[in-house]
Amino acid sequence: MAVQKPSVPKGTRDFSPVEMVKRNFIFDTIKEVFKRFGYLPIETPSMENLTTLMGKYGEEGDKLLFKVLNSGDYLSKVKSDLTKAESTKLTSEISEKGLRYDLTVPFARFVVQHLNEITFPFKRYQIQPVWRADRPQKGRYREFYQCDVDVIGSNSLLNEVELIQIIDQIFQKLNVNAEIKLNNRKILLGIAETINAKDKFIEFTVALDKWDKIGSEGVKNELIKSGFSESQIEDIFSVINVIDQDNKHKILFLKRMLIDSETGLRGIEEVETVLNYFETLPLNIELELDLTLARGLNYYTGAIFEVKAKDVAMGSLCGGGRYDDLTGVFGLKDVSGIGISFGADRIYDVMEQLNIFPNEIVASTKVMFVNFGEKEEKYCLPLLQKLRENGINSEIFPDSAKIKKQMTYANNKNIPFVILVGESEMEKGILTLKDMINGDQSEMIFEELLQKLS
RNA sequence: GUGGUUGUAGCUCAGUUGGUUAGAGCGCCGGAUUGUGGUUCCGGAGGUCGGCGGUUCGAGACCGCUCUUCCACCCCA
Repeated sequence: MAVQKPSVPKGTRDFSPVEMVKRNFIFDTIKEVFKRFGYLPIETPSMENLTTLMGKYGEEGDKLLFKVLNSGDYLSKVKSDLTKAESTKLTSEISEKGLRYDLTVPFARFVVQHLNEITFPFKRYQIQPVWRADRPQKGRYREFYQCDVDVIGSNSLLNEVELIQIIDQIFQKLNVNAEIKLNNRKILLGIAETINAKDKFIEFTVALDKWDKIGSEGVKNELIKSGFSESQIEDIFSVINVIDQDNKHKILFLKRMLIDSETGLRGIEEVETVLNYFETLPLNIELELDLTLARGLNYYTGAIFEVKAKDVAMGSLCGGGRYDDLTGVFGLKDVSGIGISFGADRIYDVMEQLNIFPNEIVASTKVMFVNFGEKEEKYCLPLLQKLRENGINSEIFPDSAKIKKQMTYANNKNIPFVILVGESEMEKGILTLKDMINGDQSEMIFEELLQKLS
């Protein structure tokens, strides 16, 4: 067989040790905050039954699902005429499993399936990869990690408040300058009602969502294409006119505009309640009511969120919202949930671009023993063990290679301290400690070393 | 999925209208310095020019297909 060039599939990546350390820094930070707010972890399989996945993400979403071919002689059970090109029909006959597309739908399935073991409200977090057969671009991968927090079985707006606090804390800890955009699907529904376009709600939200990308003319053209009338468009644009106002003015305006829409008014009230909590709660991150925020996922019914980096052009770093009936399709009615999802890979890309990963995280070893030979090894090993017992990450170079090579190794690995114990040190019962940052070298006994490093 | 774009050493990139043995910087390895890295000096290794096929006396360069990258649309973390 010809030698093949090693490669990974489109949109997937390997992660080097340095990259992993940085990625883990993000995961650990996120996890820490999730736990701080009382969320517990779960995991679900990479694969779900296609029946669980299909139809939850809209028509486009179905196309982006990675489907797993049935095992064995999968063609033998096919009833379709194979001479006809009917991919969609054939797919359902040769594939019954698919890779998960997000963590929210598997979570909904989990909740219904384990109903008897769960106490509500159920607060869970989940950090796992998801797969989408999308065309890759920067910040867009076919395999990427989502970090979800959801609470299901509670209607309280306190959950909305809590998720905003979680977003605030995570981005503060990561030192990423970001802003939260908040909206409410009920408000959007109210607007659609008021302008008599309830039947074109999806078209309306899709067009509106593009506002910051294609501008007013672009949105107008989209709306015309979708069949909106002049007067409807005019009404929609009166909403957009308050785009630069502060949150309070937007709410005032909406209250007047949506006076006849019960749903719309409820949406406004929800938003107002949430924002009011933050009158007295300090928030680091900017929280803006963005009336053009819509989000494509149609299972959202209340609050919707999106987080964007302020210093870097990148898709959203975090998104989510309230869904009133996601468990409905699995047979559990009237259970409301709300959740958000952090895109770890995008957060990584942003932090890498801004070069804001703390330097310390790359150094995992604190001190390295230079290896001088067999006799010295035997002398050092017990000392090494004591360091480790005291929680100090330490290693000894495995070969008695040239000192130069060993020092280079320590230097490249960002190890801040090196210990040299050769014949003369052994005789005197001391160690030579070298500080790799400033090059200083000093002799000391083991107890002093322990004190210095702990 | 539609349209476009990219690929040359481990990394970042040169490479003339198709013409001898494909270059640089950084990194890597070795030496100057046999107990000292990060600075300096000297030397060295490393390439199926993304892959397959074609045109040509001759292809890194031209053509076809394919894979990959990035971009726009779509959608989204």
